[in-house]
Amino acid sequence: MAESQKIHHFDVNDEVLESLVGYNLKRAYMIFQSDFRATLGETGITTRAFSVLSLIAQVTDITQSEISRRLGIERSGLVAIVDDLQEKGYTVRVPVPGDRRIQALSLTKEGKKAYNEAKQAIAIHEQNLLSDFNKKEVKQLLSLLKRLRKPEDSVT
Amino acid sequence: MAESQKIHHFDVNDEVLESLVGYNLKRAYMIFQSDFRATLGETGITTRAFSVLSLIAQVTDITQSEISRRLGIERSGLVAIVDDLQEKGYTVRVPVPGDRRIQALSLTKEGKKAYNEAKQAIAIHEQNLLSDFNKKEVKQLLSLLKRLRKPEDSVT
DNA sequence: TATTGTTATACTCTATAACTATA
DNA sequence: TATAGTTATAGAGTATAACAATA
Repeated sequence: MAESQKIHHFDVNDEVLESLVGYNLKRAYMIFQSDFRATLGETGITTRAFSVLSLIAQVTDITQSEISRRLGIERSGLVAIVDDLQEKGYTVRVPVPGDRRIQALSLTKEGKKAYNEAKQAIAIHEQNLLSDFNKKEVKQLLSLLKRLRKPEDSVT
Repeated sequence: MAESQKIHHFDVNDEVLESLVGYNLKRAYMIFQSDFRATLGETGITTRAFSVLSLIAQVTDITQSEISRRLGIERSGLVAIVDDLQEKGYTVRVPVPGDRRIQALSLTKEGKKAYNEAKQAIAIHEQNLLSDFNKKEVKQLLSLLKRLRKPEDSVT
């Protein structure tokens, strides 16, 4: 039994699954996701929390609804993320004069620090996972992945 | 407020996130995942169930542990999937003479039919999502995604 | 009427540890 | 000791519907 396992190589796998973009996207995504957790797990920053943190860092005074649209996360799901970031002291909700429904999100000093540290850790994590890729290949991969998104974005 | 939303285009988004392979993998994966659900949702076949079904179809008498290794799914998580497939009448667990720990999985007639139908539906779903890609580009994308997996596979 | 933020709920997927029976 | 299947549990992430306040 143990013998037969060692005989099986990567290329012996199910050809149907291996030919599906969806399946290969998932496998690749899982590797990045688990390595991301191993990298930022101790900080308590999840993938979603980082993406929200990053968006607030780039677009000051952004609202939750706007984040929801840009990241493709439901508004309802955002509440817990922002609550958590606020508990950690990384972000604050500031009332906006003129529209009392919304609150502008911005980073605290600690939030900026945490974001920059996370950003650096992620850069290293991506470098590790992409060590076999040259710059051109990474660019190509990013380009192809973005094109997969385009149809959906244009619908919005 | 509504004005400012319409002004924002794809390329105005967070450059930090957009430059990350992990983030772009996730966004692309989510599109495939949700379209997959819309396609196979009524049948009750999830992405994971299909991958298990497919593996059993290719490798007759495969065990749960072997599926676990090949698909990168935990053994514990497999139990519920196989239980569900069995409830639907798609698969059966057959005792293996010589090793009473394991049970070989195989498809029933209904399982084969369900698998083939699902396979066709998925082919259309992939064609739709990849309508802007030519054959060479799909091949390139698959190749890049598989290379992202390779380091992990070789460790095993 | 539409939008913002929110609550509640359920479901999928994942991760971990531990157990049993077998080898 | 190691492996196969299993149970239990917890945590992310997602999806949906509904609500109050505000526009």
